Amino acid sequence: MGENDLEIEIENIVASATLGRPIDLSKISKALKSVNFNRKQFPGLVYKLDKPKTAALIFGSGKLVCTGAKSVEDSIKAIKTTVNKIREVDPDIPEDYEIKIQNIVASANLSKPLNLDEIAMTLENTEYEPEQFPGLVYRLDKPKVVLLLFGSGKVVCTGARDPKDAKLGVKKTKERLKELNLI
Amino acid sequence: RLRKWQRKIRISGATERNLAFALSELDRIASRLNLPRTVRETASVIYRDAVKKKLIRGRSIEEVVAAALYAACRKCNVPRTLDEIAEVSGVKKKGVGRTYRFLARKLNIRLPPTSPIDYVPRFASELGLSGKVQSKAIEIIKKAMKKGLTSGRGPTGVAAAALYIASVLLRERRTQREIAEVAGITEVTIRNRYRELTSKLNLGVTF
DNA sequence: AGTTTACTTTGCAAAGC
DNA sequence: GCTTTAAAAAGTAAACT
Repeated sequence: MGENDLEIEIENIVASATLGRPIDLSKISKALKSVNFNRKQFPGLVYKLDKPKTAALIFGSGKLVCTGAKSVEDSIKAIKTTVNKIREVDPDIPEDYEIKIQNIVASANLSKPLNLDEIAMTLENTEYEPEQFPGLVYRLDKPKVVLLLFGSGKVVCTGARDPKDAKLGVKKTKERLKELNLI
Repeated sequence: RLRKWQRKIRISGATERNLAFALSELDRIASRLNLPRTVRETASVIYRDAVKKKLIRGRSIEEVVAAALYAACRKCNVPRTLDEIAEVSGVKKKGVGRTYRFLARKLNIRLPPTSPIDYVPRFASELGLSGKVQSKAIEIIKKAMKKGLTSGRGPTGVAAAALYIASVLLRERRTQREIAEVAGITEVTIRNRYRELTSKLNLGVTF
C-alpha cells in the first residue's frame, strides 16, 4: 500500500550566493563580532549566526557560502541576514543576487535492520568497508545522490540539490532493497 | 630520431627503476608483516596491473604498494589491518584506505569485507589459545553474523570479543588487555562487543 | 568499568596553494 | 589534493572520572 511513511529529515543545507561585488574582508572582520578570519589558513571569513544557527563563509570576491541550515527557507534567511550585515559595513551591495542550494544532507529510517554484508554482495554501486566506517555507501544515478546505509536501518542521503531528490533517493533505495529481498 | 629514442630509454629506465623500488618496498613490508609468498606474489601482480593501467598518477609508489598489499592480504584471506599496513609502510592509514578503494574500483577487484573469522587463528596463536577455543570463537561469530550483530562493526573487535568469551567459557581465560593488544583495539571496544554478544546470543553465560 | 569528546564516511561551494 | 563550514548515521579511540 502507499507507504508514505518515509519521513525524511533535512539535517544540513549548503548554499552559495554571488553578490557581484568585491568585499573588503578586513573591514568586515573588524566590524562584526562572531567572526574568524585567518587569510593564511583559509581565504574565507567565517561568520557564525545564531538566528538560523548557521555559519557563513564570506570571500573577497563577493561570493559566500552558508552551511548548517535545516530547511531551504532558513538557508535563504541566513544568507539574507548575512548580506544585510555586510551592507551595514559595506553599502553598495546589490539588492538582487543569486542564491543557489548546493547540497542537502538528510536522514531517514527504514525501520528494519539491514544486513550490510548481503547488501554489499547484491546491490550495485556499493562500497562497504566496516574496518573504516560502519556505513555502506550506495551511489544512485537517477537522483544523483549518495546514501549511507547502516545496520540499524537508519539512512543518510547527501548530494541532492532539491529536497525532493533527497526524498526520492531514499524512496528508490528502499524500493531497490525490497526488489532484491534485502529489506 | 635519436632524441626520441633517448627519451624512450630514459622513460623506460625510470619506469624500471620505479618498479624495482616498488617491488623491494613490497618485499620489505611483506617481510615485516610475515606475509607468505603467495600474498607477495598476489600483491606484485596487483601493483603491475596498476602500473599498466597508469593508476599511479597522482599517488606515491609507497601508497600504491601498501594498498596492493592490503588488497592481497584480503584476497588471500590472510588479513592484516589497515593500521598494521600503515605502521610498517609509513603510509597514513587514510591514504592506504583511499588508495585501496581506488585500486579496487579501477582494477575491478571486489573483495567482501574481511570476516572476523579470518582473524581468529592469528589472534589465538599469538595468545596461545587452543583449537577448542578457536572453534568456540568461530561458532560464536557465526551466530553473531546470523543475528546481524556484525554489520558495521570492525571485524577485529568482533573476533577479539568472541575469543574473549570463548577463552572464558573453556577456562583458558585471557584478560581483555591481552586480547586487545594482539587485536590492535582498545579494551573498551572488546567490552562493548562482548556485552552485545552475551546479551543477544544464548551463550549460556552471564559475565 | 563507564563517560566524554573527537575522529572516520558521504556530498558541496568558496579562493588559492 | 589541502585548507574551512555544517550535520546525520554508528563504531572506535583516547583521555578522564
